[in-house]
Amino acid sequence: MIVLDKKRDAIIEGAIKRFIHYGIQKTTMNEIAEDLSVSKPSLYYYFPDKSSLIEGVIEKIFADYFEVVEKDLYTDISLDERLNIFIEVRFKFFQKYYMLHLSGSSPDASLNSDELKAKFMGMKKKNIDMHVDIFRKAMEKGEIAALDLEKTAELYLESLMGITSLCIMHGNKELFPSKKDMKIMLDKQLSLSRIFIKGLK
Amino acid sequence: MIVLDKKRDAIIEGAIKRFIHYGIQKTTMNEIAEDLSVSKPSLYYYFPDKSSLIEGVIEKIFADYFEVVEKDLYTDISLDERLNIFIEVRFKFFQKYYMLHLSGSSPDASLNSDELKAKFMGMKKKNIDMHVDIFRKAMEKGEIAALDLEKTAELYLESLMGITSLCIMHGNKELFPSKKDMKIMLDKQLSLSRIFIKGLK
DNA sequence: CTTTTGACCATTGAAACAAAAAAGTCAGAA
DNA sequence: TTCTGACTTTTTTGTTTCAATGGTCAAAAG
Repeated sequence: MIVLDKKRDAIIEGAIKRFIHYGIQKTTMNEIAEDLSVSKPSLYYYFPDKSSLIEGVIEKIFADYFEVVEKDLYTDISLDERLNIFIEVRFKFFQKYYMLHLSGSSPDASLNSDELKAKFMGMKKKNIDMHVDIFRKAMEKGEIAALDLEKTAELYLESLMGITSLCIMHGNKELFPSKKDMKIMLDKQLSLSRIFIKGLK
Repeated sequence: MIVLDKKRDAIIEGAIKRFIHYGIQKTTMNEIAEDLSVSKPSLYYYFPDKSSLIEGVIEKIFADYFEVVEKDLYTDISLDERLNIFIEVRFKFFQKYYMLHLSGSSPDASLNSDELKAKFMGMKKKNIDMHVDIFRKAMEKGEIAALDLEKTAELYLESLMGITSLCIMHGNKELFPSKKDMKIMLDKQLSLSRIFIKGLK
């Protein structure tokens, strides 16, 4: 069973490599198989279909994300600092996995099945919940005023995501946003976050 | 000359009626002509091409928008109140002209020519400038702290626009966002605006 | 019994082309 | 100066074709 999981993980990592470079739609199961020097049916032995593989990929990426952010979750820093760190972590993931289009509210067009959408929404929910906890602790510490935690956390994340969304749309000339646009986006998110948090005091 | 302008305006209004219902792309010059009981070459007598007509339409709509918001511009109300009014005015325009997709950072796909994009960006710039003025006055009154007006006004509008953008993407099931989603979007914008302005104090 | 494969099928998606519709033009009438 | 019917050119749309891709299966390998 452990070996089986290892192979599963190897396939997922191989898929991620392709996805990062060519995107989900432009990556074929054959290519993933060839990269790993196995036959296509082998892939289908571990994953019933392409959707399941994509699901595994999403799980992996979000697991990595949560691992990174939860590491800093219990350090004693100010709310502002903590959220700045989170914004920068998300920014790194955004850049790395840009071709998977996991950032917008609506995920990649490849995420067509209901299961995938549900998985994706589940991950987003977990992220909101984490921010609710962060805001709760900040509230208990008196860093921010009493408020509707759920609603506020959602609005906070959505406002940041909105900036990302506009950034992507704006630079619709190229396939990939320029480093410059990326930097501008990050700065805007940091500025907005600072103002937003100040507005909660 | 006045008669000529009158006909021009009539054509623009006829075009707007079609655009509101079917969108820019699905409206043909023939249909606009037929609605007005004139021939197509008559349209081309007043507008060299379809882009010019669209340009006229955009000018008209934004002229209406600025007329409405500038009316309240010199009343003596709080920054919060003023911005809430503006959000609701923009919301009404967003609903009314939804099919023209004039809301996002990137306008409708129909706005393909460089002139149209320039015109559209010019309108957006004027809106930012107006908000810069509003923020300046608020700053002079001591309603908000000293800050980079241009940058702040842009960030403010962009964060609101981001909410709109996500709202549109989210409800990609239907052609038109539901009244419910619209209401949620409006509420989010009002909440975000309140927090944002408080964060500027 | 678990894992892997070559050969196969069914569907999707892109390329090429034809048909339709739209944008845009022009000589000439009102 | 303003407008039109008839026309040309360009774009969009529909269709056919065919290769590429997702997915299956019986049988082999370990």
